[in-house]
Amino acid sequence: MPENRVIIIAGPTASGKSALAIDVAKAIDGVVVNCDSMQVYKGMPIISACPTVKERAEIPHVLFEIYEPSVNGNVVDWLSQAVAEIKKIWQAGKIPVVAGGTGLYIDNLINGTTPIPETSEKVRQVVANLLREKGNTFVYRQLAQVDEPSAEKLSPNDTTRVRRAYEVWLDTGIKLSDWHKKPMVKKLPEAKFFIIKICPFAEELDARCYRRFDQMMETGALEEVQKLAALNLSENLPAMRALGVPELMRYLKGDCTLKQAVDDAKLHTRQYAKRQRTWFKNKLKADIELEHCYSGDFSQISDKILFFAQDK
RNA sequence: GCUCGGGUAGCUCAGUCGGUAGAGCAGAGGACUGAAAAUCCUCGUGUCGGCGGUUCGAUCCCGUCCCCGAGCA
Repeated sequence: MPENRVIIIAGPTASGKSALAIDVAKAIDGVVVNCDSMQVYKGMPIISACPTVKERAEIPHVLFEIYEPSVNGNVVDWLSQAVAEIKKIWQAGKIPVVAGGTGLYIDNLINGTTPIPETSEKVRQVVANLLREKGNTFVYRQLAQVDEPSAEKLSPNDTTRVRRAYEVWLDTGIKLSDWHKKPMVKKLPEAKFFIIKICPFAEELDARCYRRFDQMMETGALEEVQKLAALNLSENLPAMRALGVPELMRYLKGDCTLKQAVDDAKLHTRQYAKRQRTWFKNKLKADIELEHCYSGDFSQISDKILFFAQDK
């Protein structure tokens, strides 16, 4: 078995990635590697739609539930762990099956990252305070003075990116826009990727999103969110912003009815799926594109996958 | 039955001292290089409840009718 193969399974939420990943892994002696920015957190397997314990017992799964929900995960940390896992899987003579809906993570795995050093906690605090006390427009103007090209590309309202760009300037003394001119560094230059993309139509996917959220509720999503709420974590933490968490927390606090919370969560899931569809449609070229959600029909793609896995 | 509110975009509502109207949400599309299930950008003609009247001109004023809500009987 060639030791440089990576299979990637990408697609919007609820499109059947996890099930497909398991079927692929079974067929080629693979290990499922999580590529979802929420399934990395502990304590929320239901609401984040992690593979079940039973599924994980059947086939090896890695990088699921690896962080405490109090932690701020990020692409770079995920990437370094993913790279380490992939190398281990190769060494064991198996093939990694990277499955998940976080486009940015997949993009960084395939195309590499710009080698910007990690910004210091101090600088991040400074910018956070600035944002809080003086507002986003102020920080945007500061950014425009030191890194015009970045500012030009961004909306002053895009606080996430304005903050990042300003942090990088403060910390490294080099403009983010200049960093981006440097070549990307691939963490797995030897890897050969085989990309399977699920791109279902909105109507089909929406129905699955709604049904899946109902199933989450039936299998204990509310209790899970209640436990998360008891941790009293900042609502700005990624885990606390996972789809369904803020909505159900509002209900638990008595701010809305359960139906309202569920309807909101379903709506937000659907909107998220739309953003994913846009990303995958426009940014990810695939070897196989499935037009419908995956529901167990592995035979139609098994030949290509087996060929990729065994090809020298 | 009477009185008072209200009937404006798919929803919640602004507004027009009379010159045919605009926000939020929803919806559609898009962006995305260290929070990405995040964050952001673009897109708004609808018999302004029906019918009459006044007026050069009414969604706005007047009359009437129909609906919804509150109160009084």
